[in-house]
Amino acid sequence: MQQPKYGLSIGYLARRTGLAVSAIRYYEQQGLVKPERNAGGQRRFMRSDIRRLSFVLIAQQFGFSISQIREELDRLPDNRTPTKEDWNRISRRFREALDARIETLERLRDNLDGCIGCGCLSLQSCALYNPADRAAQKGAGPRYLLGDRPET
Amino acid sequence: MQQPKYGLSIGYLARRTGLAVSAIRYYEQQGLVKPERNAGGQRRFMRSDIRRLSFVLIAQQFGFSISQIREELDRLPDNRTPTKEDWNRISRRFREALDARIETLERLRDNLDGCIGCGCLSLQSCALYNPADRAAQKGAGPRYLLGDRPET
DNA sequence: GTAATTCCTTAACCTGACTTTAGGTCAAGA
DNA sequence: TCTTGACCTAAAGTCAGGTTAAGGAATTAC
Repeated sequence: MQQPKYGLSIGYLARRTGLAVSAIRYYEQQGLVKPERNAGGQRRFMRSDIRRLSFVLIAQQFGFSISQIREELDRLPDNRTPTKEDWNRISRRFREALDARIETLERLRDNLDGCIGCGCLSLQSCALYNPADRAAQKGAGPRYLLGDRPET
Repeated sequence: MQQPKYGLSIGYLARRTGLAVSAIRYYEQQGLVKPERNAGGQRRFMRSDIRRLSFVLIAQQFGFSISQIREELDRLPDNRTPTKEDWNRISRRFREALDARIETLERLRDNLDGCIGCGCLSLQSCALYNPADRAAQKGAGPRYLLGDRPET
């Protein structure tokens, strides 16, 4: 019923990871996985790609973008199946990024109570407006705050 | 140099909040502010709209979507300028949501170390795959995990 | 009173992260 | 062998959250 002789089919990976087939193809386009092709042109994945894709899912829950995830995955060895230690290295890097994100949110939260009710919301000097805090932004929010130009 | 006799112009609000004029118009479309119009058809805002818009900016930093923000703002009284207590009520609700979000991230983080290196990444039973944890998702990530259908 | 700003609307465009569609090919089972 | 399900590509569509453009009207500054 499944599993070709060599490598895993895209459908099998989809079932194993819970991803849509179309999503996996998209991730390949984005360089997150690099399956080979069989004689007929169909994708053939390695077992370790299940973990790669799982990692993608988890990293997304943490709020990382595809390109950030690609950067991390690019640190894995191309020539051999990643070892536990390879994954642990990535895990540590992620953990740091995550800790930073949590800290930012906590800092914002701690400013919230005093700030929303007070008049400072209208001031650029309010702690909640501090550019440092804006680092938390991931793409949402008005773009020109992030370095572009306002309307003429 | 500015400030019409009655109400505030959109440009003034833009300068006060740091938002682009186009963003403020977009927020009006989305129901986040409801300016009146003068005889010539130009928007006239109230002072309290500065705070409304500031709130939008902060809430976005916290990762809330426009429609979530609209829900909160809709709790403010329409008929009178919101009081400090009105804002504090919203602030408290936000703080709760924020605490929940931080907790989720922490829980995910605490699972990360043991999980990335182990084999469980390939299993639906892994703690990091738990549907409860998926609540953290805001729109990114494969859609059908959130209730739609996979490819035929 | 006129030029320079500012503002108006509508519509199109943009990015990220995918999904859907259309039209065909491959492969595994009866 | 034949049929059905799984797979292929390329292009277009979707949604959020805006920005940009085009063409015109209202204000403000001098």
